[in-house]
Amino acid sequence: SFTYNLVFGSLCKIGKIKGAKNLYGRMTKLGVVGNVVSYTSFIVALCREKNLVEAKMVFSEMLEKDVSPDVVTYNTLIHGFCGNGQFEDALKMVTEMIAHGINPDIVTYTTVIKGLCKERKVEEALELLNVMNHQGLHPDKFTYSILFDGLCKDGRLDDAVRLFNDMKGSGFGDDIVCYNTLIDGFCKMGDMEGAYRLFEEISEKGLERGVVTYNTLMDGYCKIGKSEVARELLCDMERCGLGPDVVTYTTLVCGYCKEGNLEQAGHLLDEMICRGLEPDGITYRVLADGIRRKGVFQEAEGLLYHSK
RNA sequence: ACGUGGGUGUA
Repeated sequence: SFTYNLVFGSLCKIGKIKGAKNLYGRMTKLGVVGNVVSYTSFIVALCREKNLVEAKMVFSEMLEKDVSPDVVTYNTLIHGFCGNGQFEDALKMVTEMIAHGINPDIVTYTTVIKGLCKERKVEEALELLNVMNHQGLHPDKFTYSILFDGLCKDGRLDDAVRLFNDMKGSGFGDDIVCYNTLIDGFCKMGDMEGAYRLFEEISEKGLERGVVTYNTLMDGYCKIGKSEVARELLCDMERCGLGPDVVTYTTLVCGYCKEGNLEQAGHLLDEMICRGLEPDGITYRVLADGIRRKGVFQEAEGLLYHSK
């Protein structure tokens, strides 16, 4: 049984959902009962596939077998429902966990806050922040980054910055994801000065910029027609020992396409392939779109052929 | 022993 749980958990974790389902069936037949952890891992895997129906079934089965779900199990389902646009079901799970005497923790609150942001109910998300504070549960870097993102995407960059100052005051404020989120907020507003200020602040704080940091800033420059500046940032990131990824190149390709510079776009596509980076569907869509806009269909064949 | 939440590219 110990071994079953271990193997089962591993299968779920590495996304071998088919194998996990298989083993689950065999375990059921043999009467081997999983523990909370393996059940939860299974539910995580199902939620990742957006298979909330089966996730909920497995949840019911664990109840039938008297394996009590814990806060992690509930959080997993709540997250799954939120990510699948089933916010109401997520809330039902919250009610249910409370009814079973399991207290929502910081992850529960943060997950629901994210769900609310996704529903464009940022104001309610902020209210929930208040509620959790009242419960003595204090927001962490996850909670903050989610709220920054929600506020920025709702056009409330100023409020995000205010909240960032609160965060700094409470001793956090040194999280790279929070910086990236806010940099994106500034970029999306076209405020590259603000974005760059935060970009510099990262180093001042002794934090390390990541690939996402660069990608975000680069996209900001591309969006205002300064792809050349973005390209210089690519050199900069490499000097810092950061390897560009598909997103980096797609961002640049997109920038040049928007400027109508298909030559540079094509050159960057070559470059990324030469470096062993695989263009994905988005890369090709960006290119196809850029080419279509220019009306050079012959080039499409050339570029696509070349990239094979 | 093992399981849950955050950021970047395409209209």
